[in-house]
Amino acid sequence: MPELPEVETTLRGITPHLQDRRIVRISVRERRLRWPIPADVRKAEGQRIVKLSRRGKYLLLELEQGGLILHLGMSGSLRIMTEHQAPEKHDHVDIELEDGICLRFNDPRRFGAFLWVNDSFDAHSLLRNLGPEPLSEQFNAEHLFQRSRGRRVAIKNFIMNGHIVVGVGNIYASEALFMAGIHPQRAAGRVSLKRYEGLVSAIRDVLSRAIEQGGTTLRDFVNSDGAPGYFGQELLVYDRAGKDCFQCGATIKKKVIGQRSSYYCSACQR
DNA sequence: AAAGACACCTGTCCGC
DNA sequence: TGCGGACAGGTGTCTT
Repeated sequence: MPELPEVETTLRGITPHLQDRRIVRISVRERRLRWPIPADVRKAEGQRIVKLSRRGKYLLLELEQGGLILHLGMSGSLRIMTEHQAPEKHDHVDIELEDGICLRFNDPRRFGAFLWVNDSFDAHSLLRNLGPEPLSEQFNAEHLFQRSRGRRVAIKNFIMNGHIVVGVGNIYASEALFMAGIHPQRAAGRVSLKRYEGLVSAIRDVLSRAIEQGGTTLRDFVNSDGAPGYFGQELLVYDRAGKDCFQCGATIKKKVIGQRSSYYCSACQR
């Protein structure tokens, strides 16, 4: 479910409530997430949250000593509760803070993660080898061009690979490739530098606009206030199979590429 | 090293 | 109404 814009929306929503607050208690009701929640997470109890940030789709809570890594997987969400409410189905973890505030982690499919780190986040095996942030300077056409030389993987899989660039998931990959006029199955190594420039702009553009709209709610994404995102209204190809291309009027196609549904216009994308 | 398949899990929707 | 199957926004791990 959540791609970079949804994770960023969540981060912005929770930060004002968590920044500089002290964690009173961590209650784990279901530890079976993607990896079992380690007992270590209780080291967070009594500690102040010094800084909140995001790396790709990982949320990072830096504490006075150590920190927490959260990932929302396909179906996770975080809610801020300002008064006590009984936990509902799939409410797996509560981070209880001072002043009766609580951050509640809900994840029906349990592909998410809730992990403890002793040392720096950068050294963690999940984060160490990640590609650049798509909204940073380090993400540019030269980077994609260089990393793609000699590679025959489909360009869509290439830009969804977190070791190449983080944060681009299934929705925004289809959208950006349409905007850049590149067919999702084209070999990454056969995209010119010039076209990578267009793709970089498209990825930056679609992600920024989605963040402005609070992300995309297709089925069940909600932000930390429980509200949906509104970028779905601006999707050009995703989930539009059989409908007319907004650009040329041809029929939008759907095809499975790398085990994920991909949407594109075969007239506009080459 | 690269590419592809598979795994994890629950909920929803569609056709019969 | 029930049931089986396909599918869903992610990504680490294993096999070729």
